[in-house]
Amino acid sequence: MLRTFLKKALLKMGFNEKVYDLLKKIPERKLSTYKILAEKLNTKAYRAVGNALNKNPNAPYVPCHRIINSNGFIGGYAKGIKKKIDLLKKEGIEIKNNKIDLKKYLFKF
DNA sequence: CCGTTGACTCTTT
DNA sequence: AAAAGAGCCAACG
Repeated sequence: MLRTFLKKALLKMGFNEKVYDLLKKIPERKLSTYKILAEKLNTKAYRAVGNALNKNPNAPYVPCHRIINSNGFIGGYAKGIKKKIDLLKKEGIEIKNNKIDLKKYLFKF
């Protein structure tokens, strides 16, 4: 189990790793978007970013709930969209009609 | 190995 | 303004 995880982590270390790394830099009360992450990775594969989070091998460790759509809507969450909203609210982020004020909370790397 | 799919976003009807 | 197309890339069958 642990072995499998380590093996994959050491062997892969590509696209996803970078995504998680960026994610970990986002402080509480802050947000970012799929777009920004992709651009940080020097790519336009916004989907691949979402895909990486969906698999989310580091679930509790990486704050993947702090990533939302570029239009300010929530997007999705592997464990349920409600859970995502709860977590965000808990961090002090206000959500109206499943939408977030990006300008207010956006974290700039 | 090729085709599909998806927590996406931008551009063009 | 709303819908469809295009681009991009990892994961899965």
